Amino acid sequence: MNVQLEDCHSKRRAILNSTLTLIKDYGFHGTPMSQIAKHAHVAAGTIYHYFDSKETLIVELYVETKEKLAEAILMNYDETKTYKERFFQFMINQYNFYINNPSALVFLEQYLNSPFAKNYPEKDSPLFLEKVIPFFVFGIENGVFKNIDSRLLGPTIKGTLVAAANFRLAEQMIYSEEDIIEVVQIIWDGIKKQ
Amino acid sequence: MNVQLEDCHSKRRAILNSTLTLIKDYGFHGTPMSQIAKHAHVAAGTIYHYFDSKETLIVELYVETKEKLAEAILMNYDETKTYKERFFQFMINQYNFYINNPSALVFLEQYLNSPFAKNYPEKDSPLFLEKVIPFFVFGIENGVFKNIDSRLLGPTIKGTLVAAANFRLAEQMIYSEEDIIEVVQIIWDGIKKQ
Amino acid sequence: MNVQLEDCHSKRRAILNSTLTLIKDYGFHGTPMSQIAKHAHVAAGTIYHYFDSKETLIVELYVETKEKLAEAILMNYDETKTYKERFFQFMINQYNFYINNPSALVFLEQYLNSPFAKNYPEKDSPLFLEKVIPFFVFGIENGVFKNIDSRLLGPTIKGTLVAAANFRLAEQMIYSEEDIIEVVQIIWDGIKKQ
Amino acid sequence: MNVQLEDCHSKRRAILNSTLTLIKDYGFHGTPMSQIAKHAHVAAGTIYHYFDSKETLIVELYVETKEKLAEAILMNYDETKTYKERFFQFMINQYNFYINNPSALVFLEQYLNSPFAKNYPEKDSPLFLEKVIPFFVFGIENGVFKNIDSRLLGPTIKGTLVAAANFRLAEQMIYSEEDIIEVVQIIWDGIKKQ
DNA sequence: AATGAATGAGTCTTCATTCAT
DNA sequence: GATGAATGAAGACTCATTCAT
Repeated sequence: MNVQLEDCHSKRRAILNSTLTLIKDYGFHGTPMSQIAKHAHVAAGTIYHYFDSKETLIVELYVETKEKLAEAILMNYDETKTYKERFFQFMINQYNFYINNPSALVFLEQYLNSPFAKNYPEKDSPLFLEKVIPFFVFGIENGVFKNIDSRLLGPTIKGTLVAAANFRLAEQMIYSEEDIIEVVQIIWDGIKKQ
Repeated sequence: MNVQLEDCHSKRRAILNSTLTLIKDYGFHGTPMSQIAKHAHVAAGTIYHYFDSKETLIVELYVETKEKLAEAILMNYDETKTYKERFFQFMINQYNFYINNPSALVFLEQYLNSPFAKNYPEKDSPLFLEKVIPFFVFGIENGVFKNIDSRLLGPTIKGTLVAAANFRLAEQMIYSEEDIIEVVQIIWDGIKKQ
Repeated sequence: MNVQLEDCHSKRRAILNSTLTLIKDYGFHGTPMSQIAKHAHVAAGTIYHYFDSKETLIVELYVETKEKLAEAILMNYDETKTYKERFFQFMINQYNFYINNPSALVFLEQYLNSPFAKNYPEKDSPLFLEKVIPFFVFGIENGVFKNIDSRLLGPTIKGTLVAAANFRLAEQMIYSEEDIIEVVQIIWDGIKKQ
Repeated sequence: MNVQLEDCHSKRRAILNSTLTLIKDYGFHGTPMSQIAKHAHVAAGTIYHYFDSKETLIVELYVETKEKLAEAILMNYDETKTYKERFFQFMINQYNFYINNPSALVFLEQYLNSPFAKNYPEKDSPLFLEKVIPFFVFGIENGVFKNIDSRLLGPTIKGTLVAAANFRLAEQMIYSEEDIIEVVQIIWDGIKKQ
């Protein structure tokens, strides 16, 4: 059954969720395993049934969170739309994901700026690598964007979106769809050819 | 004597420099005080003559590093130049600072994405707050930029520059002045009015 | 099983006993947690499962030791005896407790003359406060003793008994029941009415 | 000159006074040398011109404080008075010393119940050993007191007086001469022959 | 004599991890 | 699978003491 399937690793999920929540507020090293256990309502030892170590837990949390981000970005993907339209859809989806998952936003940023990212460069979301990145590479290779390296393009785009999401979250206000579009327009104006 | 003056807090400086260097590679909690002491060639206890705690050390390191960034950004400031020219100068200076101080770049990003930044929001570089931020605010208020909130503009600009600097550093190549200008152009195109 | 029950917190007891023994010889700050752990045959970290801190450990040790003193004092309590007879019983019991638990004697005195006693005035043995103190208060209020404040009476009585116990322990001799009674007689003669 | 003489070791006195004051509030191990230095307005290193170590400082402070106690006890000594009268004078003097020097009272009690007293049993006030103790020994040997060991008599007397002094200090009230005499009467009644 | 920066051994405490139940 | 008591290595920090000035 589906329920069965979802439930069969419910403790694993609880652990991951608790880790995400706690790291948002206290950071990696401010979040001891004992606290994760308590927050997830499991015994400390139980965490080690699902994860080899705290390091593993965090890296796996990163991969899964990034995967969810990729899924969100790819929502309502419509090949029939123009590249620009699909670009805007990607951006809006990403923005909305951050707004709806602030813990994920904080965690992802923290992770990417920590030694973890350098120590496990190969650990990343398959969906992101296989679907999201290539979309932008396509844009560059086909002359949609200025002729800049794709590895530069990505952070540029992300930097602005993340900044916007953080800002909106800090203000604790709900913004309209147009606000989001305005931000994406800034990005688009910066990178589009000509 | 000049030497005397420079030396007068040489241990404090050595501690700050060692902290910056080690945090770049190992992160906040991967850098024990004992290691900082060893790297700075001082006794562990000596650190506590200059800083109340590890937390204080890191926060003060942030403020001083940011201050240096502000100084670098403001270099060769020329009121007679156009706003756009000064904007480009700011950007190029900031970019060069990152390229010449990769540890600072990594540290600043790590700090801003850590719980520290949230716990000590008032701890920041006076020079940055009084000179750099107002320059951009001026641009917004005088219709140079799109009408976006200054707190959104800053991260947008920084995000792209940081991404570019990180990318160039990772490649371990030396780029020409034109490469830098190209990046700044992307930013400018995105945020300028019209 | 009884053994099971006694064992159920055997480590906690071992820690308390070791603390008492070591403090007797080396004082509070001459007794590091590591030494307590070693003496109790537990890991250093284990102490922190049972006590929040060294301070807590010492305060709880005080309360429990005082409780045992109170239990000892109240042994063979017989309401049908005269007040004077019960007073002598109390005194003899207390004296014997000190003789049989020299560590407790030294520890209690050290504690009461340390900043601990001032910092945690509310931490004390319930049994002592509810049964022992009221017995002496009764004596005062019913004209058995001179009309002195009960808070003055207690220390007076205790001072003499403690001095006697310390003296006997230092001599390392075994004294007869009459010796004890002689000391109690001194106290009684001093405080009884008339 | 006298002033010269008093002044010539003014720093030594300042250190001793500061130590006494701080230990009263924070205990031996709650009083670091650095704090003593600060309170005495001297450099940390200066303490080591006058005392070999912290341990030495405390032991010397004990001897000097006890010496002052002995001087106070012996004030207005009048050989022509009866033994009982001189006994009462001794007691009242001691009591007054405690009331006027609460720091000394706390310090002396703390010291005597610490490992110091056991580690340096030979370190004590000469005046106390040569004048005060013999006075009480005389009383025992000449049948004034009950036939108890002098080493038991001393603590008995002291215990009551100290308790009374502590009690009065805690109440922060000023008591009349008669109150003091009442306490001494309790002691006297307890130990006098018959 | 006096200073106070510097030292580093030693302390309390935390926390990732293990393992018997 | 699940538990949580127990572990002990490692960390932040303190503080008595020294010594160049």
